[in-house]
Amino acid sequence: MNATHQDLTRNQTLVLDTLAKADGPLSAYTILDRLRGDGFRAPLQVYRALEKLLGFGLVHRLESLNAFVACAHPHCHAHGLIAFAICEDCGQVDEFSDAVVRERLGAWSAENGFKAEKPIEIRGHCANCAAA
Amino acid sequence: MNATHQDLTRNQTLVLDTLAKADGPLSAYTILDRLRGDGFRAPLQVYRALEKLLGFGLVHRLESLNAFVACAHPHCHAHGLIAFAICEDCGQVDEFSDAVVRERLGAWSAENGFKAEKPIEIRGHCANCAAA
DNA sequence: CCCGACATGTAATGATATTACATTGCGAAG
DNA sequence: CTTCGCAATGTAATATCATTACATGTCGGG
Ligand SMILES: [Zn+2]
Ligand SMILES: [Zn+2]
Ligand SMILES: [Zn+2]
Ligand SMILES: [Zn+2]
Repeated sequence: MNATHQDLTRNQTLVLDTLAKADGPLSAYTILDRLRGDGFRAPLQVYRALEKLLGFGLVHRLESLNAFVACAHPHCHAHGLIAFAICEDCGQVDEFSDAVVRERLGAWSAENGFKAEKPIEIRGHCANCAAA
Repeated sequence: MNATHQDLTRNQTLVLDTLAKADGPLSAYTILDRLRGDGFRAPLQVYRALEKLLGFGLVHRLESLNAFVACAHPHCHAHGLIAFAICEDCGQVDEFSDAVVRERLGAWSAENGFKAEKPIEIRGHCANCAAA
């Protein structure tokens, strides 16, 4: 489960590179379209690669967008609770990990017996778009 | 925009009642199926009613599930930041509003110029399912 | 009565994700 | 070397979620 980049298969590498080069989240079908030139023909090729990359922690899924992003901080938050601030205007995504949010959610969890396990997605407007 | 229950149209009432009677989130198509006996025939009838109910604050959309729930606390959190703890095992959803999480997210927002605007969805496991 | 606003009805299509099954590539066992 | 077994890959079909486009109904104000 601790795959380094060079353990990746061809399809996984292509998908990861596509996400890394993108300036924001991409849907699976957008990735597919960008990889047609590399022989991709069906959604499953993308979804299978994503499945592995998610397992490796190299990619995150943004469930509220039905889209995917390359991890902004690989190697550093493998086991922590992370969060994404998603701008609903421009689509910018900011991946972060805030200690106090984490701790407080931990406290709420303890009170309620709930165990948070996936990244949290916060939707709103970024500084630029809020100004406009 | 401050509709009371009796302002609702027939379709809106049917959809809201369906969600209120359900023991968890429902997809739009599940709602549609439950309302076939009441004359519903197309997804749009459901989506249009949901659109209004979301505007009235009587229903929330769980983006990570592509599903909808009746608001657990109508009248009380109209302007606050709310959150849902979603169990990935049993599908139970707990709607809450935690002051410290809210405040801390506000602080993070101020530092980063980001303005949170939609409910936060926290995915993990509830007490029951975590035990098993 | 006529009009405009809004709710509704219906069909078609788009977007996202999964299931099912066939094929290929490659290292380990024999 | 050959065969086996496994993981990755290829392809098609289908399931699930959501929107667009256009037609019709309903009701109150002028
Ligand atoms: Zn990350
Ligand atoms: Zn923005
Ligand atoms: Zn609510
Ligand atoms: Zn549970």
